[in-house]
Amino acid sequence: MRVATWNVNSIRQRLDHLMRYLKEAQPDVLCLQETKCADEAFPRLEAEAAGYNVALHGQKTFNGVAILSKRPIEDVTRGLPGDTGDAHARYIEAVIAGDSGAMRIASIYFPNGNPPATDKYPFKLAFMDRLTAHARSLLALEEPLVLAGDYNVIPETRDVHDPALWTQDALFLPATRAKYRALLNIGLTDALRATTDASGLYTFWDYQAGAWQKNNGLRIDHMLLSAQAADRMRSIAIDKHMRSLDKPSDHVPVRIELD
DNA sequence: ATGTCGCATTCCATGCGA
Repeated sequence: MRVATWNVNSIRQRLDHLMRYLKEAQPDVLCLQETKCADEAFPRLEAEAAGYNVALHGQKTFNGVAILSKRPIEDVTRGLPGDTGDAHARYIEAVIAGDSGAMRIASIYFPNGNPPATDKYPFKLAFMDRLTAHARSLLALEEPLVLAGDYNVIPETRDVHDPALWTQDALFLPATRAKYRALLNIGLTDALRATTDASGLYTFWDYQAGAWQKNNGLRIDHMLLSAQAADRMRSIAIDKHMRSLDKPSDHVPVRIELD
């Protein structure tokens, strides 16, 4: 089973790239973030014509997450539990049937949190706490679980080109990194770090200031795995070439293979 | 280099979020 995650920065602007990616990477499941459209505006027919079932949790203008799957999608949960006042479309979870049993997969778009001196930053930290609490309950199920998405978290200095430039940023502040570690420490595996200690493996390059040309990137798109999923993971790839296309997303897909 | 996108409205210019 092949599972990928990709922040597309508007699904309508990225439809050609989406179709290309489905064809060339052939993911069984693709988690999307920042679709930036209401569900009725999502290109559902195009995804279905490519052989995918579609589960959506979108909203107009901002945010928006989705799960595309070649296999049937069951038991969809929309919205992250723990705050009835949170109207952001940032979380969708579903159970995907597989040859080796079912797998639970979530597509998550974490708050950016900048600027840190505003209420955006405590909202981000609270979102991370809510995800940790929810992930605890999911781990108790002892199932293969993949929490995939744009975490808006740079975990360590090796995950950013120039760490000194990011010390005051909500993606890299000590409290942000501590929450990410706390999430891992309930019993999740960072899929990329299960396979390599290398620095300079990035998933995002800003549109501004020639970040792509200078390889001034960040690793902020992550796949966190339960033990049952980690046991089945065989490889991981970052599909970096998607950033070099015309009119790219500022993020590239991350893709894992599981038995 | 104040450097780019995408969305929406205030609608061909501006504000917001990233």
